Amino acid sequence: MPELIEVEVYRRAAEAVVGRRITDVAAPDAWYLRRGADASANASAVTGRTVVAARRIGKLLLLDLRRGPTLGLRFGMTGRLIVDGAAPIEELQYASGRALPAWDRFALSFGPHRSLRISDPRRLGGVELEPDESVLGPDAASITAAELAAALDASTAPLKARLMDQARVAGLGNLLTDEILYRAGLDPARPAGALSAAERRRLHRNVVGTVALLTERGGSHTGDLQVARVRGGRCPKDGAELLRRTVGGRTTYSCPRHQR
DNA sequence: ATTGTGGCCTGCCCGC
DNA sequence: TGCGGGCAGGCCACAA
Repeated sequence: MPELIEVEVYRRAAEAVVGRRITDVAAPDAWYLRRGADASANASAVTGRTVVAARRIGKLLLLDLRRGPTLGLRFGMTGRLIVDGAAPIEELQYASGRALPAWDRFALSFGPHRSLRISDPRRLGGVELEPDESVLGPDAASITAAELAAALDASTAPLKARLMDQARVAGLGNLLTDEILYRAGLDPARPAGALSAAERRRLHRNVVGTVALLTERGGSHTGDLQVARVRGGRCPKDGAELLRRTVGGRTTYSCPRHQR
């Protein structure tokens, strides 16, 4: 699913539309527009503007418009970005590689055959005008050790829940978080504030390192733990049967032997 | 304020 | 072969 890594791929693809002028906006699924941005208000605020930047914070893709609002694009779990008819990511985990026209939720046109659109079968994504960027924590790809420590704070919430809380750390989803904790050798259910200084350092190395590694490998689903994330799966590191639990509201796989 | 829970969305896969 | 139930997780509303 789109986590920070996939959204960064989308962002790079979206850079192709920087400098282009929006000639038309299509929101065939009005429900997809969030926070009061109805279709007509959206169209009038956006049409005729030129895209001047494609930015990303966590899983949020931002398109800045000259003398206009910023568009915030979210992809949920099954949202794909398609630029000029080409999808930078063909297939997503938990979604098919198809892109039926009925799944088109939002599109910007820049003249004939030039467009940026979102295909999202499950409709878990959305488009927002002027999203509040201040509610997002530091991006996981570049978070500092001090920022991570502040995100964990003295919280009694499960470590995994804190890492996935976008207000604390932006960009981590279920698969990435499981992989990070697997590599760091930390139990997802540990109280976030109970880590030793050495464990916090290890976690920080693995947050930044895992994001970089899986980016290089090609996606959130390319982690070492991924193949074993099935019922009855065994730890690729030491062969122990993996624990399957709900932690932080999400299905969580972890190794009872080396994740402590 | 913090933490936990349930619901939304819908394609896909499994078992009958 | 068709059908129904369960499952996936990002995000949000709401409860305690």
